[in-house]
Amino acid sequence: MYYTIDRFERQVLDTLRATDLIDPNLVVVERPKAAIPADLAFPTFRSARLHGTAPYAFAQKITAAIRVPSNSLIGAVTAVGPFVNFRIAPFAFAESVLTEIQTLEDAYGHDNIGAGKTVIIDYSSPNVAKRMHIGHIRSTIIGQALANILSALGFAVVRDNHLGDWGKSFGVLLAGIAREGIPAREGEQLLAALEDLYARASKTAEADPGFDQEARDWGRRLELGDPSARQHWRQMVDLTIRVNQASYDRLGVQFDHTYGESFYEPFLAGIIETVEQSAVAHRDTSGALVVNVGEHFPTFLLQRSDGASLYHTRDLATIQFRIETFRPAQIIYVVGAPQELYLRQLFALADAVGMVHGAKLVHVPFGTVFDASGQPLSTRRGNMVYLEDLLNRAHARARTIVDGSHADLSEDERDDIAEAVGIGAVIYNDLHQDPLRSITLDWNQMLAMDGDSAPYIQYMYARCRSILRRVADSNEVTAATPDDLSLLAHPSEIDLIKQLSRLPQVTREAGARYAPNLVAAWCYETARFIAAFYRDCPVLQAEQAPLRAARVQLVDAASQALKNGLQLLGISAPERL
RNA sequence: GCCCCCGUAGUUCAGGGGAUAGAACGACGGCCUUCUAAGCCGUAUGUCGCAGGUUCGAGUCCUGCCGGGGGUACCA
Repeated sequence: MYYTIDRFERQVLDTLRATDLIDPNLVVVERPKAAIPADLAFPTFRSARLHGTAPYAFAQKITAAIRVPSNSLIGAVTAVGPFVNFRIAPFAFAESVLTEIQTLEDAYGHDNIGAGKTVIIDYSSPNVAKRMHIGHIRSTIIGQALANILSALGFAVVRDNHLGDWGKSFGVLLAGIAREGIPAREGEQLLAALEDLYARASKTAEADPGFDQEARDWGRRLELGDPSARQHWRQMVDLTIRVNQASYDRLGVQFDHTYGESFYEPFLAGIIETVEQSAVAHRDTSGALVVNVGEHFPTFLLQRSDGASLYHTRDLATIQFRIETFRPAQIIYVVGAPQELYLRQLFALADAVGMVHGAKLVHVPFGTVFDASGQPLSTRRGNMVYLEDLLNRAHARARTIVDGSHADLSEDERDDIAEAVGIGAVIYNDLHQDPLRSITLDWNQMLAMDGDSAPYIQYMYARCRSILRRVADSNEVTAATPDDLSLLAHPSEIDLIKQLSRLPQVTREAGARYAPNLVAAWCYETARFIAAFYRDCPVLQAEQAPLRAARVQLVDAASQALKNGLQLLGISAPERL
């Protein structure tokens, strides 16, 4: 896609080149900070030196040589010290941007740079018979946002929930269920009860050799594919997926596949054989398969001395399956930062055995959450945060505010708003900063409903929609003509239009850097520009009809672009709040 | 020991070589007879961890150190 903002940049570069004063390799522009009154700037330092002129004088010389074509998006060109500053031509720019948004609607900001390429995203990945906790929440929210962004960029996105549904602890769980039955609970409470059941069974197995043997039998029967063991296990998996689905629905999270670790069980023998025959692996004296992918990495095991598979074995099988099945350009793992070394080892091994076929393997890490006293969260410490509880708290907090401000709305309407706002706050909290940072748990911050938060952004959207509803009701405002749009000359109007024009670039960069926080920052800045416009420029009360029409179109465009930005994050945009 | 992250306002954070380092929260003071006060306006707060280096230019890149977190083969 080639947006207005791209055209402006291209035109600036072209006019610079056309002066014939600058080495082509040195023709680059940058976006100055907000305090600088320029939209793009050319720093002359390097080219001035090559030219044998002082930067200050060179900037003047270039500026004098620049010829701006007519009907260009470029407005003023001025030399400021060693910089050549370019400003947009407000009228031409406004008309182009607003038309673009009006035409593209929900697709504004989208692109086709990913066309023909497949990306697999591995995220969420909860464990069977356990609640989703804070780590899964982060993976789920960040992964979903990346999926939205890459999909908007034209990539074919495969969303895979790599369920933790295999491992040696299942024997204990199944033995416990055989003895106690499945707890009579619903939703997340059921998973909590299963966690307790597992803990009890674990303890019993330690004290009671008979029960310990039962657990081992269940585990072996499961491994061997015993129909009864498989059926009980299947029941646990389905039940977990069903419970989690309720939270996924609230978060708007969707997957294309939920293969889970167990799916790769049949491939493990082949994987081990492949690696064993490669140059990077050998058997040690105990029979374990040892891998050494280079001196920068510690060695690790692909198969235990007792023949059992490990994390790396299953993940290598996963890579092979994904590459053979989907031929992806990239596989993205949204996994916590503590697993950084594991994944680097895994990627290096996949490469060493020739499995990768040019796919880019990416780890998108996120930091750990600590409580106020600096302790990691854990069930045992009792400081763990679970997904359903988090969403319920957020909803409740939003509901209190809605009840206070919207006595006029029905119970259902207030509940819908509280849900949209509460969920939005939770999602935004996980996306608005660099995911890599460790986080200190702070409920007030996690559920923030003012300032740099989703509710602030949603509020600005709702204000725009409110204006547009009144316009629709009144029937007085006609569509703006290009001449009308040239009336958008107030600094708050021009600033807002420039901000709207940047969404396509922001989306591309967010995709390239796996950084949803860039989109979040754009949404927040846009909301602030809307607030300034709202303060300075009356829409319905504008004195002249043409100005009224132009401002209505701006409000329409701003709300559309903002909604698109929020959509990339997975945050809904309610019509009122 | 080795490897990876982090260190910017009282707090949580933006800032991916360029011009005067920005927000939010918290604090203090103002603004609802005017398109939604989850809002708006104003005030105060910075040795960008320390020391070198590269560069015309460093919060940003490199090296070393200090502080915090994480990882370091038969768990995932």
